[in-house]
Amino acid sequence: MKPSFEDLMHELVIRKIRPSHQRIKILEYLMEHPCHPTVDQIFNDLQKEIPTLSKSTVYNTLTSFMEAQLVRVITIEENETRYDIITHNHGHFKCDSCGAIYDFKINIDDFTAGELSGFQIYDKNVYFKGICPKCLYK
Amino acid sequence: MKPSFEDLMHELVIRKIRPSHQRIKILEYLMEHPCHPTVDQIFNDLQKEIPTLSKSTVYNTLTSFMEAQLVRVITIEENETRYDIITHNHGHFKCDSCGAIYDFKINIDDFTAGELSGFQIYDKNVYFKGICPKCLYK
DNA sequence: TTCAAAATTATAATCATTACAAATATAAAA
DNA sequence: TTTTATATTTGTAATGATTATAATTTTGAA
Repeated sequence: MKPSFEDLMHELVIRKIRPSHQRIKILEYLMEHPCHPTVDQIFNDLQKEIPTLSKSTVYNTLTSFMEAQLVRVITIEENETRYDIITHNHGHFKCDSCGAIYDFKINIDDFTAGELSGFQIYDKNVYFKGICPKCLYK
Repeated sequence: MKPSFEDLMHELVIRKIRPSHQRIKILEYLMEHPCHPTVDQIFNDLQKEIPTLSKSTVYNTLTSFMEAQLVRVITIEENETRYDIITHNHGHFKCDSCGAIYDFKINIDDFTAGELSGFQIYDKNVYFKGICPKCLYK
């Protein structure tokens, strides 16, 4: 279940991140674009609304959000860092042909490794690579 | 089961990658250091044996090996690309305190997502983050 | 041995990210 | 409301990993 905008605002307040104009817009953008945008996509799109926006602000804000565990970083491919509003129990599939990233449900908590008893695990990630149906059948 | 050096040489030949001195040394290094080395680690260590070694060669070679599916890239953290001799069915745990990366056995093939029927999957990755026991109890 | 193709090397270029300092905005106190 | 201190934003410069390029060297076949 996707968190509401109010939930996220609440998260910002709880975590003592001041809800500045830029931060709100970036958070809103991430919610409305759960397509794993890159920094450039976020920056280019938001610059239309906020002409004075600086790319530094996008980086700063994403770093704050990451520290607050509001977003996670996906680095399936090097030099292609993408950001994702955190929702639990989903994996990522990257199509090597068209580059699209798909979410899929997966019960990550089922993956417990006996070897890791004694380890404190606070983040589990699963990603697959391959070719998506659109590219396969055309 | 770890592939033997002969197996890997055989892989090179099959895949039409000429077994040059540098390539053999890099392959050997990766086998003897299954600790997910970075490019710098590989370069610095091998430079002692091969003083004329160039970092470009390390990059070129790793790219060839990746295309030949002999190694895989792990990018748990951005700006920290690591290389790993491919062995199936293991995940990676990265300790956020000391930075060490641990392998653990996991039956990745069990992770099938119904949503991905119709997708051609050829690479499955699992990585966890957290704190390792060494850092927890000190 | 000779020759053409491939690999290696050194250097320069690229590009995403980070660092920094000045300008601006914010919130609380007076 | 005005003042003041603090946090945020901005633009620019610096960093650093990776890639591109061209010259040199090595390799393997004829």
